[in-house]
Amino acid sequence: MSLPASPSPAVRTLSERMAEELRQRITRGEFSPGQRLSEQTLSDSLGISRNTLREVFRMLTKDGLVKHSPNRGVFVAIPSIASIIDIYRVRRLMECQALGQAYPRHPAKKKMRDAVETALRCRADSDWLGAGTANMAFHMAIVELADSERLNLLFAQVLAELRLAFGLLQDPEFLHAPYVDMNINILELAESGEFARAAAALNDYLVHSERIVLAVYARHISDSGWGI
Amino acid sequence: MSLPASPSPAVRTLSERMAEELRQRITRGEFSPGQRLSEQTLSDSLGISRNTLREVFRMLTKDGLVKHSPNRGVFVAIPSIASIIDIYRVRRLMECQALGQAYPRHPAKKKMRDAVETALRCRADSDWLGAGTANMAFHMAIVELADSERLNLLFAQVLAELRLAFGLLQDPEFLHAPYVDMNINILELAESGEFARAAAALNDYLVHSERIVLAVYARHISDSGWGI
DNA sequence: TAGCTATTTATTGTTCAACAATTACAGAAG
DNA sequence: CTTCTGTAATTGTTGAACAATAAATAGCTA
Repeated sequence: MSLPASPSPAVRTLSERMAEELRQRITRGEFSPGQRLSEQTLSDSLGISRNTLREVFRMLTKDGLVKHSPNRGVFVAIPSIASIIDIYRVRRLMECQALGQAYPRHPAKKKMRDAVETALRCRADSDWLGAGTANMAFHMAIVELADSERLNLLFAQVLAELRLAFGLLQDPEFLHAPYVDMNINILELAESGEFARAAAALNDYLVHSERIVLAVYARHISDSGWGI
Repeated sequence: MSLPASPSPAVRTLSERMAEELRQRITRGEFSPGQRLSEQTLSDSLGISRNTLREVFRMLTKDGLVKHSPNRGVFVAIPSIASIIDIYRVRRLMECQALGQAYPRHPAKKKMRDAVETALRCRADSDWLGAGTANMAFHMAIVELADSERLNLLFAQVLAELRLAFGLLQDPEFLHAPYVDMNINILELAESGEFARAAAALNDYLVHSERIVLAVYARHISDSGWGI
């Protein structure tokens, strides 16, 4: 659904830029989950007005990165166990389906390859943050195989939420290192046209990853603060 | 005294209520697609301030019901051929997968049954608008089989967009009548536990429906106004 | 007339200040 | 310790203002 015809992302309004700014800072973990984002404080700190900030809040709320509680304010979302399970359910559904029904010469494959190479480089440098980012890019590329703009958008949202959860977890090496090789395996299967087996491998990946994340998560939150 | 109800859907802010109001009016077709929604005019007409309306716009933009063009305003989305194709792609992926992997005694099945019964009643009364609504409910229920809050949300968005497209199409009988029976068939297969066959039938349904919608659509827009 | 440029006009983007409504907080009373 | 109550702080919402941008108009030139 588009207007006359101009996909003009060239011009960007202040609120949109600020939304992007906050989006990044939240997924980077610069705010602790559950933390209240005061309109007064944040607008001052960002150098924008309260009204503009409220517009930003409405966008981020739809992204699932913050939660709006009427008359109480907006809070950085707390990824719960339930939401992680939910997210992985969505991932299995979207990713496996997209990969399983892909057609051989799809351009997104190049993105998958690039992401894997980046991940390898990051691993060699022990740059686990970069490895995590590359991993995200890899799975985003998988979804792009389905050739659906909306699906891409929806999946990007889900990934941003998951990233928020990852931000809470220490030990990024333990969290990302094992998956570089699994991604390589998936990629090779896909490149040789065995999409069904690739999808199966991807499913294994997701089941495995979910289990690890939940385990680390359960331990982590039982230790520090905000229960559940 | 009762505990503070968990996520308060009880209290709703003015902007949220107005967003819901506009959402309905748009999907009802009270605004023509591509129409500009003037801040001045609309805020006066709704009896709210411009700032509040702008917050509403930001929410609706994320829903895909309106499109925001910086410095030019927000416009009611124009469902293009491409977007319809895209939407059906998402539907096939989500719905078929959800139905295919459902477990037998899922509560959402009751919703499916209710929706079918409502559709039958509407068809008997030649209430094709109601039949369309019931049809949407049926497919929403299918997605709920996957037990994912996020998936439900995402799918609801997509359905709202599709509804916007339907609003443009005349002849709702032609558009909805044939599908009541197909839904019955899908439901029966699901109730007898043959999820794989049900999913296949659902896929046929979607392919068929997409074809019809696109055909009607292509003819309709080539006639009246706003090309593409 | 057609086409281009400059100017005017309308609309959106953003800010500010204010007030109402609601919630959170702290202290007093039981 | 609990409950109530009043106060302070925060959000919800408004109106007006001005800057920035796009649309519409008028004027000029060929």
